Amino acid sequence: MRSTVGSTVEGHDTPPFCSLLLSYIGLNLRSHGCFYSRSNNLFQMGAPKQKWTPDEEAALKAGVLKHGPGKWRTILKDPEFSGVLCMRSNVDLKDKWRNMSVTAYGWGSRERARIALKKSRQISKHDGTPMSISTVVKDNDSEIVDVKPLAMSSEPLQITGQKRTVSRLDDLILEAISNLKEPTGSNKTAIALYIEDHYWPPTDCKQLLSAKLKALTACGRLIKVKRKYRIAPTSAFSEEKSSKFLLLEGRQKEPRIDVKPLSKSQVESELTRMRNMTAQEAAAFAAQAVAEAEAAMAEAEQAAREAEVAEADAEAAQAFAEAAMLTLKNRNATKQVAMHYITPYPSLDDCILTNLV
DNA sequence: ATAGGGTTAACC
DNA sequence: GGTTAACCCTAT
Repeated sequence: MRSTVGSTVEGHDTPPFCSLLLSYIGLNLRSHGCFYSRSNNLFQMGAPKQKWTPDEEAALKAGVLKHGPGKWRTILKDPEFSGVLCMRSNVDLKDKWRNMSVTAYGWGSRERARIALKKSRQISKHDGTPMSISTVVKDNDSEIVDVKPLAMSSEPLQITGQKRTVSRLDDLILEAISNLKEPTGSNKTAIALYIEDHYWPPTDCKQLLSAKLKALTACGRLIKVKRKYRIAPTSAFSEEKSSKFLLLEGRQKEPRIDVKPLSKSQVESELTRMRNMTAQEAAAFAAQAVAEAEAAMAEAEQAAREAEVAEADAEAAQAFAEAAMLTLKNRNATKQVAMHYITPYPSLDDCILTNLV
């Protein structure tokens, strides 16, 4: 609709917006300095391209965050964004989002595919046997096949309410680490930056992020080494709900013993390690555990309304810290205490190991 | 309504 | 002349 400003072809929705359009164009003139030199008359046939303003881009990002990519019409109708985006159609939103996804990666699938297509055309000119795009793309870069524009590849937000942000953040973190492709893993800042760049997260995202990183590490989906996180080799993207979460849900009803095969042995070795610690080491270890728990609790407190998982994780960390403290107080009772606190929750094994690294 | 390929205007 | 972003077209 916007592209037909002044057009006699599809100008049906023009009159009501005339004054608005004028002010909008004026805004563009100001914000972009020189405005499309080819067009001395803004209302001539072939309306000038309307560059997206930062406000519009922000609204689009926020809209995608809220409704998910692909819900262009919904975003457009949302009163929260309809004001800023009133000059854009749902197709405009889609195209812009595609462009943004492309530039966010430097090279997007579309662009690379186009390059590949150009090459294939050049090749076909020579040998007269044009290749399909997909074939060319595959041959040039196997990654391309699966590299849809990032935001498109993320699942539409199905879960309503505040839980949506939480469960989605899991995927974002994994995506971030995966796409950052740092050999030794990515630190929290890099992950936060990535998410911020691509998804325009809510302002409390960093707080949530800390808790979620901890939770993902605890459940074994991420491996933390020296403040850097990488995806665990066996971590399957599709395995959404970790056993930890289920166990945490069930633990209040009845403690469960059916843990991962290695869980008990890991705990045993850890307990042995604890028993063999010097008092100083144990104190430091306990202090660290307590600090971790407190940090997790503090983070969870702030994100509590939204991050149930984070809270559960904090509780788990707290439980472990308590176990550690009890260990210090009564070494002889260590095994019983730890078995009570730790055994039902296999993810704490990872927690222990992670905290000790 | 949406996705994705294609086209074109603006920019360098 | 190449690249990019906005826009167009069409299949689903």
